[in-house]
Amino acid sequence: MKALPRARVRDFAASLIAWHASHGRHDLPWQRRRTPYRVWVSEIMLQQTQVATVIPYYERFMRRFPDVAALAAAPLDEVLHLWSGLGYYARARNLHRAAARILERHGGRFPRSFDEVADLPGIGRSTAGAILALSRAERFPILDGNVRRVLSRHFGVEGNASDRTVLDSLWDLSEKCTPLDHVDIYTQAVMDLGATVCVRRNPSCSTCPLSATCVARRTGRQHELPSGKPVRTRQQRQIFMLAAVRGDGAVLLERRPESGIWGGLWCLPEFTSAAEAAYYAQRMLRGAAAQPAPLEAVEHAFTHFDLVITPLLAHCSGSAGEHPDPASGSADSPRLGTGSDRAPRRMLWFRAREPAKLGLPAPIRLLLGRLAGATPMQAQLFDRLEA
DNA sequence: GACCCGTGGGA
DNA sequence: TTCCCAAGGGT
Repeated sequence: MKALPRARVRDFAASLIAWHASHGRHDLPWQRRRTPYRVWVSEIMLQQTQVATVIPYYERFMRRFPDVAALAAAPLDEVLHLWSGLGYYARARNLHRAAARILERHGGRFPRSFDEVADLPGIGRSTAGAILALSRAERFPILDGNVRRVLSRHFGVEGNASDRTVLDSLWDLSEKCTPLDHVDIYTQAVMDLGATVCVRRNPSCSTCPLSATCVARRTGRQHELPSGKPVRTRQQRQIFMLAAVRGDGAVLLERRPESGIWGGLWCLPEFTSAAEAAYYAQRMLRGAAAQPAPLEAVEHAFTHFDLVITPLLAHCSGSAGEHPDPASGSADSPRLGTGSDRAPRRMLWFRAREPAKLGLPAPIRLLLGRLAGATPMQAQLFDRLEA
């Protein structure tokens, strides 16, 4: 890559900082009291997630876990409970783990050095840079989706960031463009520009403070940069879930393994066929019908595949406090879940009227709402994350 | 280095 | 409707 004229790099940051004063975002919840902890939590929630989606989750999370110590002391189930619906649940598990480590190894104080920050689980180069830049105005570059798009266009970087050499170029550009002074403002400014002006589709070049020096603008290639990722075909998966409902309305849930999809969250028992679900219901539950009744399917779209869940309703007569244990079955008892982990899983009876604080995948929350026969009002109550 | 990991919104 | 992808990181 050609060397960047120093003056041009200075102008880049100066223009953004000046623009930010009147056109940047100043009222986001994590911009009040920019402690490393508050910025950290916001950066993790914002990974691959839009600002508007994050805000209510962030407010709830901060009310419940105002500092590192509160987060570290909480049960993982409650952290996942407040994360339910945000997706990418490894972020929540890593956040919880990192909080515990900050208490153990750093005396409860958020670490100061870049290497210590980047060593925490769930924090990579970009997030570590963002935390230190935004909360302490230390000069570290970031490279999130906004910065990738702004830099790709402004400096005419061809190709996609999934390409290693392209990614290296963008990091190099980000490092060079990051100014010595006012790094906190600059970092917020470049993200704001990407989020509000240099957006993916139909960027607002006429209002952009960098349009005079933008390669994409000059060559009319705003819509071609950054280059798109190669498309991959989406697969569909069909699974069955047993909706075992007790006389008092409680529904049987099982905890998923830590790894894989929905790690650590609670689901209805999952099977690859209706026959396996029926076999399990007969064997493990008292008073279950021989043929559980199929309910309306729930379709759920992941990034990489579509999932079709067919719930199978089985009323049973299990009494309160009864916990069926799949591990106590014979060797040919049905295998639950999708992982190879055959260790016994914790199970519980979930009562929608007094919901336990635990993580529920979005489609399972929907399903449980249907099972509870929720009226719109009840559905609203059910949707609230607070018990 | 390729692949995995959620969800909701916008066009 | 369908497709893309958003303040990325872990394995």
